[in-house]
Amino acid sequence: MKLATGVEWAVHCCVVLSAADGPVPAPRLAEFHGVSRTYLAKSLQALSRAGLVSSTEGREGGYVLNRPPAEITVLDVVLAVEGDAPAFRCTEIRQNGPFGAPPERCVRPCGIAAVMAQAEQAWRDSLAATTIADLAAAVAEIVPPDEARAARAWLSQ
Amino acid sequence: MKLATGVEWAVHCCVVLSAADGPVPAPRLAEFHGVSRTYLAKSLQALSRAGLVSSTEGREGGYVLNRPPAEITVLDVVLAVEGDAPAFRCTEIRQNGPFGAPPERCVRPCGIAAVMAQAEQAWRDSLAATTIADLAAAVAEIVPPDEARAARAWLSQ
DNA sequence: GGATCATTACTCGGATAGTGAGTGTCCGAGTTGAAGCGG
DNA sequence: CCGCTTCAACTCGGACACTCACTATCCGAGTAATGATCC
Repeated sequence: MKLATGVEWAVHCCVVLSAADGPVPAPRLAEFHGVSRTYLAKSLQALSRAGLVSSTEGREGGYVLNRPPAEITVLDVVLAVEGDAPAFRCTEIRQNGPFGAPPERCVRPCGIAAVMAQAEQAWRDSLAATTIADLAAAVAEIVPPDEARAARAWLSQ
Repeated sequence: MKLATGVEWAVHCCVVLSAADGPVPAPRLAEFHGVSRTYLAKSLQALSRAGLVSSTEGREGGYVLNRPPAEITVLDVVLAVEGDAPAFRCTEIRQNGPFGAPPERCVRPCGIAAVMAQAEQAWRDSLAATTIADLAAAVAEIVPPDEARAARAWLSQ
């Protein structure tokens, strides 16, 4: 079980976008974070496909958050990049082998699958409890105001 | 983010072992579940390495649970097979780029990493709330007693 | 008959190939802004 | 001086190689029960 690297980048980008004034192109976001330009574009495309950000083409184009930061949860970003497929997929091995359970006894989901699904739900609930606005506020408490202004200006240069 | 297939097999094996009378060899567990013999052995080795099961070699050998089923949580099995590495590893990209935060400002963990860690803790807590004994009890409610006896006998044949 | 010993078959364990998702990269289609030109 | 046209540069989006972990497999080392042998 491992989380994709692109998820971390995407969340950081959303936080930065929530503080930016206008559209920010992907190459600038990549340089801001010191990561690969081309691969970050892939994660941003996923965000765009999920409707979290909207993209404008041409000169002065870039990405903008589609909703207020307080209405975008971390879970939204994770699912957009990772996909919403459950981490655990029951293969119904209880129906295999010499003592396999007959299908009519398998109307209720496998107990193991139920436990896994419940745990994943807890994980999602926890991620959904934090929004991009919360993360941005935490960053704002640490970064000095003048530096934040300089960063905003650099993003809009 | 995807959970390994071997995890599902390992949990099923633990439930079966909790109901077995004596040691059960890996090939029999594989046939019981209708899965690959050789690959299941790999997951069982992981369980053995983690100390959840103990193995006896030679004829009439096999695997036995090392602790009472009520003292083995699903989380124990998952961590034994998957490893206890956290799903999210912060790469500290906040220190990169033209506006990278200086190290002295990074004594506290990144807010994003904190959210991810908290979510993973919720996931682990949920998995730790269920034991192998709970799963076995749920199975016992569905399977008829005579069939359970037959399965136990087949495991000890 | 009982104990000892060699045999044998069975077990686990780690070392060895194959595959799919994630990682990283590239170039083309489309759009916007600005500059140049004409009226 | 104003509007139109052309241009150019910049943007995103999808299509193309590469790497690593998971999947699947094999064979060797070690052990315990079994059977034969000897006292």
